[in-house]
Amino acid sequence: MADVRDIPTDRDTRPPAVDTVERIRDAAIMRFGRDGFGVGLRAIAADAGVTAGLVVHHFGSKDGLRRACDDHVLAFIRAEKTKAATSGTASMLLAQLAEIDRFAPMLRYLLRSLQSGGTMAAELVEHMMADAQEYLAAGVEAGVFRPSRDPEARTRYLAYQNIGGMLLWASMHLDEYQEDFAAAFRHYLEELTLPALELFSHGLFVDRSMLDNYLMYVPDPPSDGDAAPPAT
Amino acid sequence: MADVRDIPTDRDTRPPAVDTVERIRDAAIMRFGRDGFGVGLRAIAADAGVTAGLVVHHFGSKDGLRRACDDHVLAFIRAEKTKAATSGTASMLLAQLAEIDRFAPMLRYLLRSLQSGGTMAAELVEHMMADAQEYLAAGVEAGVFRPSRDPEARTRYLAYQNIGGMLLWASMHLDEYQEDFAAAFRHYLEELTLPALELFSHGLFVDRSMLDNYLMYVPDPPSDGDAAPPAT
DNA sequence: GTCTATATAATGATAGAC
DNA sequence: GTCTATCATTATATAGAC
Repeated sequence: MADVRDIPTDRDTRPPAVDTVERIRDAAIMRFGRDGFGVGLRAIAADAGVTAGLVVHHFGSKDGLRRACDDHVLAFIRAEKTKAATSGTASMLLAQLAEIDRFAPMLRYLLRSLQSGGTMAAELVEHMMADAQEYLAAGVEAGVFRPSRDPEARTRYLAYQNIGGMLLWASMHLDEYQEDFAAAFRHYLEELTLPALELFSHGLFVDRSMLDNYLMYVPDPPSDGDAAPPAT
Repeated sequence: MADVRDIPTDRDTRPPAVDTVERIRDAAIMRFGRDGFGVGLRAIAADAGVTAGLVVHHFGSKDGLRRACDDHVLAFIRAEKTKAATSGTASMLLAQLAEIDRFAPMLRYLLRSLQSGGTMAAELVEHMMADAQEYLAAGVEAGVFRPSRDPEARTRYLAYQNIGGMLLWASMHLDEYQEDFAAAFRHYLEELTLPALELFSHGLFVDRSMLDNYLMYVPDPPSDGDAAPPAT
């Protein structure tokens, strides 16, 4: 007898009885994100309602499946980022996406992938870095961000700290929020917004003696003056 | 015939033909750190010059072995930290330790463990957090750090960003420096010291309108005024 | 304490029927 | 396209000889 999933009907407004390949891929994204990349093909196959053999048949190997997941999530993130006109922090975009329950599996997968540091992670971070560079440069131009002696280094620093901090927080606290991904992100942002704004507004040091001291011991930095006026 | 390793001699100034249990544990720390926790018991056993069965015999299970490694590395880090009178950033301590080649395996293991987010990771981060809290409070008292409206939140923010940033950097770049762990850390610190000092000295924003705007929308913060004088 | 041999389970992947 | 059946490998863990 034919499986009911294979019969598209007019009432089916959901992703119209998605193709089996996509169903497997989505199941893999969910499993990988929830249980890590050590999970077996059989578990993924069962979630998708198929057998392990079929997974290999379609994706060649477990690694092929993983690549397919990477590609899909990466494409998704990029698409969503272009949609979100409000250029902001990477964390802000992710928090925004986390509000949509349907996206949670992909965000879980994304975090898991960043943790594992594969090819996708590198590509994604590099991509975020380029965006941040542009974002910061525009802010400097507009007079809201201070100039830096080494803008590229600053971008890298901020990006690594920002993404890494979120990642570490997630890897330690995400289990507490079993399914409510959005709540986790909200909590994360609520907790850290004040100190972030303080640091970004005042810095941490009372004076700039540490910086001046450092500048005396390093050769001439790439470019840019330090003509920014002191904060009021 | 007796294994030469079992015969301690006067010429043996190395860790004196270490006990088998310790040898297995050290091999595990190295393997886990280099290849991740998915590595098999056989590989570890081979490195230690024993069989897989003996590993289980001594540690009960793979998880028991992992716990033993956790305990040993954690104890090591704590001991070294108390030795290092110069209280500084967590990254600074690690960079300092990385200069000693003998410690590289344990640092690799540490990073791997933080990535995986187990119990040890949580305990270690919490520990670092408490230190940072003390460090920051002392700095505020001494007048070198600005006060914060929410010192605990600031500590958590800085700790997560700091550790997480280093972790992300490591997970993406560490492969490039195959064996030279110290060089990797040096490079990391060299690259990020300037932007860090800039941020800590000036902040990122030209003015504090973002902060003020935020403060208008949140209820009254925990404590502490904002009486810090402007930089310069 | 240490080894050999083995039990048992799960893995990724293949072959071939339908 | 999909499944069943199976292979070869590897995993952790156990049992018992020495």
